Amino acid sequence: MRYSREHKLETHDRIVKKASVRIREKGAHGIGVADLMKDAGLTHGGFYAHFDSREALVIEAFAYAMDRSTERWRKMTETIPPEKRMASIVETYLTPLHRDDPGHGCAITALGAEIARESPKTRKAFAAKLEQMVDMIADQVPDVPRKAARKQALATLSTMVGTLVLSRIAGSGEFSDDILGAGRDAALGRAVAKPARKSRTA
Amino acid sequence: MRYSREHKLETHDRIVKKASVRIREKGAHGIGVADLMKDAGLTHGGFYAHFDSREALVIEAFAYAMDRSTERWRKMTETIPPEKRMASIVETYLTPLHRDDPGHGCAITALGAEIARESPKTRKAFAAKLEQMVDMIADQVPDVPRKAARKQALATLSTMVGTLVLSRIAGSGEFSDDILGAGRDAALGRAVAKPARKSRTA
DNA sequence: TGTACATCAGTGAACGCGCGTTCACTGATGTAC
DNA sequence: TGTACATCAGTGAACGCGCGTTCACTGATGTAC
Repeated sequence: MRYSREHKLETHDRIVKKASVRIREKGAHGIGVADLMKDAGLTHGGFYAHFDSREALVIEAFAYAMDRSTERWRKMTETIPPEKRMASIVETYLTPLHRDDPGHGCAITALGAEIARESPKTRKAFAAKLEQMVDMIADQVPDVPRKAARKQALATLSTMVGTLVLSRIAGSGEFSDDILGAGRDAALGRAVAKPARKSRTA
Repeated sequence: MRYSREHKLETHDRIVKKASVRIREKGAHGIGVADLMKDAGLTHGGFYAHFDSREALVIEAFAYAMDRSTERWRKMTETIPPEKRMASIVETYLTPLHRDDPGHGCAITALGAEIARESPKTRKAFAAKLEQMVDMIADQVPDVPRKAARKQALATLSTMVGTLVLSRIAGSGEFSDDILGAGRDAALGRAVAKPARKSRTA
């Protein structure tokens, strides 16, 4: 059919975007090439005009999802005073909304354990995006040396990811909400540095 | 061949044990029935004498792995003074050894994201085991009301799980070790309640 | 105690199915003249 | 500007393969007598 110059790029982009949602919903191996193409309004035969292999699409979809998360957070924090930025990240992350919609949420949480089992190429591509995300979060930690900011970013992200993973295992009932609450308080406690130290019950 | 009475139970058990390791290594869908049976020294045809379906084995293998972890921790903490128990759990969990050997490690970290996508039956079975594990950890939190202990258990487990997931994505280099270190300090900080509050750099 | 039969854990071939990938083909549009 | 040809994104059938599951069969041992 010979389309205009940008047409192929647009199609490629559409496949990646749709795939990044579906893969987060279904897992890296949870959806086939045919269905991914159908999602983009195409048939499976055309797939290899856009990607060398299924794995190549998975890598692009991973990267796209991570870039979107990182960029969205970066933009969001710009409108917020520095000392409240970490808290705002935690609060937008640890919500029932995010828990119940993996397809549009954090790729780490949606695919975490699987990525460690992918090919070295895929894992490394993902690790690089993870490092970018950690750097972005470290940028939001005010008034501390870079190294400490990074450490706090890592700790906070770890708590956020773990909390969301556990809450998804627990479903969406009371137990799940408890997990979300405990994780939010723990991550915020670290993020906002409350002076209170009276009770160990809290 | 008609074996003695206990023979079938022993075989069943052997399949579950081996499968629980392989599934943690390869993912819930990362290894086939034939290979799982071969691991137990059998051929695939006999599988359905032991399990209704592949999924039934996966559920049993999940449960087995979770029970083992919970039980191992419970026993370990018995030999340790109450105020050091949480710290000992964190320290045995967040090690390069655990990171590099998913097959014998925590099932939550190895399979976390996937479980949320399994059938309701599988997810609920896993959620029940998660709740047991949280209860066991809450038992190790000294000197606080049950509700607060549970909350601290949830927060600590979340941080441990998230940290290990991130460190596995990062591989086993410096970045990965940094993640492990940051998570350990964060989880321990909560677990041992240091009085220090001078510097915000630490 | 000895014998004949029944049982059923385990075998290995076969099944149907879905998947990633390949391939011959199409036809609208870009390009060369 | 108009025409002939080349291009190549997309189609849909087909491929080989591995998987979960089924099934007829085996044969050592438990059980009934």
